Amino acid sequence: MKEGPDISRIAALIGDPGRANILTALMAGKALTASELAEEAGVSLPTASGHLAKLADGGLIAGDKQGRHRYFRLAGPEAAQLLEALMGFASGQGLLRLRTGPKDQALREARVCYNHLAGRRGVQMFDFLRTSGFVTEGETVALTAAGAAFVAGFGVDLARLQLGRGAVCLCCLDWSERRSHLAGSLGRALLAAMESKSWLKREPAGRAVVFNPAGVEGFEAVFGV
Amino acid sequence: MKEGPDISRIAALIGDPGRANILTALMAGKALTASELAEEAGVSLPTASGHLAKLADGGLIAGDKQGRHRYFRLAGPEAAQLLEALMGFASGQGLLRLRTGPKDQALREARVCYNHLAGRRGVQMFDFLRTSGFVTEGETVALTAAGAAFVAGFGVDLARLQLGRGAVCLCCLDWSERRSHLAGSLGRALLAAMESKSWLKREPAGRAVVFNPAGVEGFEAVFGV
DNA sequence: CGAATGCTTCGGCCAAAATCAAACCATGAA
DNA sequence: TTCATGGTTTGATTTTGGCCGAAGCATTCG
Repeated sequence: MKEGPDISRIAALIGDPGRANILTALMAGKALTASELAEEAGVSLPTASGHLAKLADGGLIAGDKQGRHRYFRLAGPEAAQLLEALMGFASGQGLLRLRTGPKDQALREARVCYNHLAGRRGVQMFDFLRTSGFVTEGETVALTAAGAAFVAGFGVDLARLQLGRGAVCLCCLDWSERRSHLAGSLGRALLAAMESKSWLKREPAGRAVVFNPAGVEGFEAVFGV
Repeated sequence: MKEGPDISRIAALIGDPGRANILTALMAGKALTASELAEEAGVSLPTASGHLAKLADGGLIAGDKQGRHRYFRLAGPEAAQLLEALMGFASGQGLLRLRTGPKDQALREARVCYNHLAGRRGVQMFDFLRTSGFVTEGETVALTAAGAAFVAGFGVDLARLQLGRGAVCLCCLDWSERRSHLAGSLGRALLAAMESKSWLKREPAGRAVVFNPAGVEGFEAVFGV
């Protein structure tokens, strides 16, 4: 009895609605201040502050103090992956939030997941990279030589990514599509490239991403079948 | 705000130590009675009964009534995968159970994960299947023709598996190795085949699996580099 | 230097939920 | 049938933990 890692602590951490809201908000990848997160979670500032301390203590989020603000973000890709896994299970159980509106549809189409592209578009892009032989197919994802050339042509400074601390390529299970999409610093860079091409814009609040007509055209031209 | 699936409910479900213990016990794949689970969770029978009802309601476990017993098991591979994901994160945070003894070592070496082989041995087997071209390398795992012949030679009745309801091949992220191993009905069948070859035996209580000398030899001969 | 803003800490309040004893069903055995 | 066993339900108790107001730091601005 009582074998393996103790899962109840982190699960309990995520199990509070307020904290879950905070985490979901942080999935957008942007760093948010304590006040913003309090608003997001629908809770008073002191309460949110307590939650944030607990989440940080549990290794789910991290906070950087800057001036008189404190910016919180997810602790890392592992935390994001765990949250997506939970969302996947919950959505499989039909435990969607009540009153799923058009916003939910937009999320399934394209959204940001810890700063990389997720949803139908994200999976489509990952599929394209795989079938084109731009990333390896195996257990560990990696760029091929052809893939390096491709992303360079797309406007990604690969050498810079490889200097960074985190992994360049990671798989992340998509909760709405139930397939993987590309995470890691390359995933972030590709999303950034699309933003600088003005293909899409992020919803000011939330994770949704909307492609404009030119963006759809460009995306299909590059990543379409 | 408040987008995506509501993760707090299932997380809260797993977040209670008693329920977490129950789930961890069920990861061994065996169906257990309510009394056994109460014992395992260190809680009285009525309490456990309440927990079990909640877990079943949340879609994490399922129970079959047989005579005057009621046997509980994990609801399915998705639930098992979610729990392994949580364990992976927890173990990364150093949130192992206090007092990790030799038992923990045994778990990392080989254990059962919802009835298929996990731990170092499980990952080794999966790696072998992949590098030998017996399963496809892509997003969705599947047996190749050569793979079908291989597992048939190992004593697996493949046609029978394909009749079953669940998927034949699934990836499952291993919390100790941080790599995938093979789940699905084929994973179960392979473990069963090894048991019938008397390569290993399950610890009577818990998830650990121990290979005997002949088992190690046979395993290395088949799945070794 | 105040004054204002952002956040954390402290205190007490309250509701949700875990817990178990005891009573209650249902099944199987004598 | 009567007894025994496994499980659930009920009810009362207790604990946990979220919650906010008020006060306390820290930083920045006027």
